[in-house]
Amino acid sequence: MGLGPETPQAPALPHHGPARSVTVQDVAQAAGVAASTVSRTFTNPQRVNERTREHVLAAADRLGYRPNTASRSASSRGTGTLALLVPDITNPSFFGLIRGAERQASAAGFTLVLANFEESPDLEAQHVKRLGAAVDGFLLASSRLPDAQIREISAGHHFTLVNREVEGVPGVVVDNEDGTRQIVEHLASLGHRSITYLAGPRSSWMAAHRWRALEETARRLSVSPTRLGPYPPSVAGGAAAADAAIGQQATAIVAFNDLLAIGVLRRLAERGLAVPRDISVVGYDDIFGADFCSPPLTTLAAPTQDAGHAAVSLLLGLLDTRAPGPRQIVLMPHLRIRASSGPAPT
Amino acid sequence: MGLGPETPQAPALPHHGPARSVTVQDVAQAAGVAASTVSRTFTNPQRVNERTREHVLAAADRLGYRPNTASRSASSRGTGTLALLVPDITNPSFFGLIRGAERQASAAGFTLVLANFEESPDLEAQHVKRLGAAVDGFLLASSRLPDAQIREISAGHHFTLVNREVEGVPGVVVDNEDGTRQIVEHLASLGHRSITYLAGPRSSWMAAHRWRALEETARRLSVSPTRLGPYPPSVAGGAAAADAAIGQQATAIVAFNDLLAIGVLRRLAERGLAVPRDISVVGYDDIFGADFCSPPLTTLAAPTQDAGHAAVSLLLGLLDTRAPGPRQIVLMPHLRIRASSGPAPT
DNA sequence: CAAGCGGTGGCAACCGATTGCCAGACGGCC
DNA sequence: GGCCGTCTGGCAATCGGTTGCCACCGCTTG
Repeated sequence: MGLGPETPQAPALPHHGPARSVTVQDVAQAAGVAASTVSRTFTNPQRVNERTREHVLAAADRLGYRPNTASRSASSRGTGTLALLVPDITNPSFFGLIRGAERQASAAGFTLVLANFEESPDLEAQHVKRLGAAVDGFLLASSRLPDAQIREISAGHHFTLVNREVEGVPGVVVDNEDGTRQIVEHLASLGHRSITYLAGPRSSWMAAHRWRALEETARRLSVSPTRLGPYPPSVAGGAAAADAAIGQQATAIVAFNDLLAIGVLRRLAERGLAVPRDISVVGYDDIFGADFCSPPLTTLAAPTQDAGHAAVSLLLGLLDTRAPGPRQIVLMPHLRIRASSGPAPT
Repeated sequence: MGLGPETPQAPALPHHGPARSVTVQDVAQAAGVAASTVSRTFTNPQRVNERTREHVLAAADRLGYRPNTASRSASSRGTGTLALLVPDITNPSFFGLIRGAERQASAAGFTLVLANFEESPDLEAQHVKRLGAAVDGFLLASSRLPDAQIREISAGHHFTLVNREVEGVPGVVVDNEDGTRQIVEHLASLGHRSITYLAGPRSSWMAAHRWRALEETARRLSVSPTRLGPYPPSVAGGAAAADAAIGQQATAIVAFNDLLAIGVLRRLAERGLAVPRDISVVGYDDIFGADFCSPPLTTLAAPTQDAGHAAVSLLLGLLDTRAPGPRQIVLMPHLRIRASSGPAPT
């Protein structure tokens, strides 16, 4: 990363040093007041005299005091914060989910924070561990964790899954089987006799599901399915995927998601193939950009905003009482037909 | 929001509700042992007899006990967490920043969380307040807060600004003056004698800066600048903006950002205007999608990933010592010329 | 039979804050 | 001067768990 010389080095700082951290007590002593006064200075400033407050703040600053959240939420109840973990925050397919979750969280008086685990199960687990103390509950979207580990986490934290089903854990999913059926029927009715599927990450539960559903529906409609991949679910991953599909003389491509599909479109254009005349392309998610790439992409749209909404509701329900309401919610997708899919070449 | 009937209602829950959760005490009582035994059952299983342990686990299970992570880590110091606040998480122009910040945070052993304030100063302030307790420091990107409030916050928290300059507060900015100069020179050299600027949000510091720089450079090069707006910095906002620009018989449009520019491109196409033959369009940020919209967008690209990297480094420096290293970092942008800008119509 | 010993589980003191309640100070008013 | 109300800050309880220390138990050993 070509950084200019003016960029400071990351200080190699062990933030769990043995040095005992500064507590309200320390500040109180330094300022010559009681611990409760220090506490109030931060949480309820108008409750303490301005002169005292300034004095306390000065002492706190001098000592480098910072309140310890964990203990804070020990005495008050909860932090009023929920965390939404996503594999890739820059993947527009999560935007709807994020927005829906945010709205609902905010409506209930909670703050939603997001964390990114870059498709890495390890990072995902680490985030849960790190944030566990700071938030009241988790939303895990497209988790890359194995079932066993999810159950394990479920013992220690409140959380809800999105795009993933695990027995006994509340979650919201989109009906991929049905959506895939819509895609395959669409292509079949356009005369395509074979479909090339470009697979997503191996650890993705959804990726596996989509392929299984596609294979099944295709066979039922006498269309022959082929699977290529896995490919990284990104625009960049599309180039190699497109080349592989061309090598197979594919007439219809179904990409694991829209990012990959857009990457494929670009590569096909580079290689001089016309879409949809020579080849049809369909994606999943209906992301930002799917309607203004060229040609606009046929893709499976899911009510992701509703999913976010529902997932937060579920989570809040968990937090509130132990009444086990409806635990698994299934939402229905629908195919948005645009210009990237057309009749099979003759 | 058309939610299916299977979606649970948001529990109207005051998250300080009376719903006391199950504690070790409860479990202990149910199992007929002491609280400490319950605690040990979970944290140090081999320390308790197997029969007792099973007994306790059964009781815990029956009551639905889940250990409270917050109090558990009451003794841990610092949260090892940084928060990055952005006005709109779905705006791809922040992706580079997010990625850069994440990398650097992770390299230093910190977890980065993101929060969205939807262009709202109130929400931004509220987030700072709510999260203030849960994180070790803040990165404020494109803050919508007035200078005074930023200074105020700076007294209570460690933080770094991005895309914003406030005296005495560390920050990372892109040189908008220089970037704008590049845009204007580009258009001027293509023969454009007037430039229509589509303004961004009024509360945006950057929006104001960009306009000022554009106005200044334009006059210097004898190009006449016009300003329209403000418009919401989104694709949807582009339609009205485009219509207004057409009304002005503009030949060159500079949009506050790429989202707006893409919206403008779409509207121009709808209205039958050819880009760049009839009209040129330039944006800012070089976001995801700017290279595959049609036509591909000429836009000002900034080293946003470096910005994220630098901002986190700055923040970590703040956390570590009070040694005031370099506090303000300026990064240089460069114009990425694509197909949306061309010679002025004759 | 007494001393020794490992294995269990309880008591109570924390962890680092928050908060209800109360007492002293201060000023205004009759 | 006495009474009263408002501010302000301290005491101590509390949040939910963890953990050091000790008592007790049943058994082996000398």
